[in-house]
Amino acid sequence: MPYWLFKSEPSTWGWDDQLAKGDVGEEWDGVRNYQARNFMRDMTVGDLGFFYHSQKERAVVGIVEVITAAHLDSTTNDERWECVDIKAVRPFKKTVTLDQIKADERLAGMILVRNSRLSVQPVTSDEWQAICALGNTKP
DNA sequence: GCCAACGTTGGC
DNA sequence: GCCAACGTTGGC
Repeated sequence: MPYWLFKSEPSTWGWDDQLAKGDVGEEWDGVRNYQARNFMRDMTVGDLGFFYHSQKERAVVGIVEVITAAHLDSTTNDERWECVDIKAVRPFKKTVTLDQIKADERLAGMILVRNSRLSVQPVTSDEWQAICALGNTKP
């Protein structure tokens, strides 16, 4: 099963906002980048992803689940832009910081490290396991 | 707050 | 189709 990572600036949309939506979830709208959109098109309902806080916090804070296939982004009429809906699954017992990720040689190849600007990205199974372990959280 | 990296736009 | 200019993101 593929794994993903969703990045957000918490003052715009954070884990607490996502959690408050419960199982209804929320669409991951506002993405205006083809690479990120293409990854969302590749997603399947039931896929899991990390929820990452960018900017000041810089840490993986929780696990989310994809609950819809890609569909038109409701915040635009431009049919190029699609997004999926996600819901919060569980928080990390300990958040895993970018510093920790950078310091771990198993995670050196992550897109998060290599291309800090991509807001939706795939995560390998090995990376998934390693980060969950660092966060003391069930994969 | 700054700036590097990156993606997009638009003129040619 | 190239590339300069511009805007945005996100780490530092």
